Amino acid sequence: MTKQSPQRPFAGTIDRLRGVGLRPTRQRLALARLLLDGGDRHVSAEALHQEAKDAGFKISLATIYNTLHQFTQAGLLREVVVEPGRSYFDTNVRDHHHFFLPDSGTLQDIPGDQVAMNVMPDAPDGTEIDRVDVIVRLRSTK
Amino acid sequence: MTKQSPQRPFAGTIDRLRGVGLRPTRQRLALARLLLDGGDRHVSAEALHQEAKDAGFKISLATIYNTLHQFTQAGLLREVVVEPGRSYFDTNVRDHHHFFLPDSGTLQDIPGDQVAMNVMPDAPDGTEIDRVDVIVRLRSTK
DNA sequence: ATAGCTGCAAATGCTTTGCAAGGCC
DNA sequence: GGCCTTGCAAAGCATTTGCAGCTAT
Repeated sequence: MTKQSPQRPFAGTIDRLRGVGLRPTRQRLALARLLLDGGDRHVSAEALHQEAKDAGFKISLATIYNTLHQFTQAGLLREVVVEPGRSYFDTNVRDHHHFFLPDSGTLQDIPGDQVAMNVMPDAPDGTEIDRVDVIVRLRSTK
Repeated sequence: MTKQSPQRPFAGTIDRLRGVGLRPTRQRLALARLLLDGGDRHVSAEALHQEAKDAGFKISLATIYNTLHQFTQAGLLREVVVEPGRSYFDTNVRDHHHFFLPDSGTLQDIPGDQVAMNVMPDAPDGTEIDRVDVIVRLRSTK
């Protein structure tokens, strides 16, 4: 539990949103608390929508999408694409990579030090490397 | 140009399809020739459909999708997902990775020896590594 | 002959958009 | 007050599916 000022509930979260230029509206606050307070998570828009409803927040799916993209642009989240038509948002924005388990459609962080590249490619002329995504696709051994 | 027997046009392609357990139908042959005869390519279903039409083949988009997936399952192609709702099929099934240029929505092979992982993660219990996808996202330096 | 394929059109699933109403500074 | 944000429903897009008719073996 993070300590809160009794005068300004969720002051930390509010300041964090302001800090990235987003107005701390009711919906953004709710999602920020669901996403950014806990540990590392991988959520789909649909799952987050469900979770918000379960938590008693009223919020439309369109707003979920808007907010997820705003958070991503602001650097609070990272988008991970694994399958066509299935995209996840990762609350862990540190440098790390992913396991993907097709059976459950689930994503899992790979501890940062467990993948390392010893040769990096040269970016083509006129471009530079924005980021490197590594997805290790697993298969169950049955 | 690959040499063909005058008695069995496209014999090589036909045998290749048979070899992976696919009946060499008119449509599969057409797509196989478009995809597998040339060099390395990254095609979307839509683009391939257009290309087939331009080449004078009649083939429905549904069949393009079916065929691309069948070829992928058979190991003749590899699917690469870069963005939600945008997936490419790569005719290069050798071990290699990709540059992605968001501006043009374009994919480009990274020469195999230009990316190497020196630490591989341990697969979680009950699973093994199927394959590793590395996507180097570029940004233009303007 | 028959199992497998294809084409069409409709259906699906996820995501985006347009716009009127509401909320934050 | 004014601008940003939200919600809803409709639209959009890529992809999949169901099924009747066709085709390779």
